[in-house]
Amino acid sequence: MKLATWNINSLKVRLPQVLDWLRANPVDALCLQELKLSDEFFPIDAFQEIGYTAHWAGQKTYNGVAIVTPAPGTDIQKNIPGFEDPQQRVIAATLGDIRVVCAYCPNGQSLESDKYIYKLQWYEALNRWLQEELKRYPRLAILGDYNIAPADEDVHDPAKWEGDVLVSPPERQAFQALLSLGLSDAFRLFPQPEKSFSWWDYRRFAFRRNAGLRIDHILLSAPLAQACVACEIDKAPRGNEQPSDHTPVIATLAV
DNA sequence: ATGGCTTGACCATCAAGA
Repeated sequence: MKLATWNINSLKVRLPQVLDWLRANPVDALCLQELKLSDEFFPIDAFQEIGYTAHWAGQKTYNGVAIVTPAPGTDIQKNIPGFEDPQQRVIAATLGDIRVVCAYCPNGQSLESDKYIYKLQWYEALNRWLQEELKRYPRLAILGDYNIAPADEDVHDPAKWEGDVLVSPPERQAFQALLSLGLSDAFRLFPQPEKSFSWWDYRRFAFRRNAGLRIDHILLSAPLAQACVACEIDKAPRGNEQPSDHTPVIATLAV
């Protein structure tokens, strides 16, 4: 089984690239973030033409998430239960006996911003919900854009980023609190090349300089972590014409 | 020290991303 996540920064612009990628990389679930379109514009027909279906929670202009999968899931959940939020950042579906959660975690903007408060509150709500969800679904994967680089090795220039949003200690604690629920960072289950990143700024030739961050992650509950045989970042789409600033992360499970 | 792209909204700049 293969699970993948990709922040595509506008599904309208990136649809051809997503379809190409799926043809080259068949997966059991592709979690997409930053659709940037309302529900009625989700291109379900295009996915069906290549043998997939999807569940989505769209929003005009901002946010929006989807799970693209060969067969429909069950128990579709949009948003974090009990956390009122007009921003569409979460969708979950059960595929077989595996609970798949797709998340677009808030960016936070800066440590002084109200959006930073929102980010930390959002993470608290996510944590509370996942605690319950793990009781119901021991086999759980949560994939997405976390907007947190968990450690200095996930940052191209830790000194330059120190104390900034995406790497600040409270954010890293929020990430660690998810791991404390019994989840594992699939990427770190295996030896990995140094300076592995999943996002590079569009500006200043950041991709060419490999000036990136690893902020897109796949977290696995214990039974799935034990079954995980590989986790890779696919840098290829970042070299496309009109690329997303993020690139896919893929986990392979022996289930 | 600042902003450096890209997208969407809407047609001229601006918010937001990270």
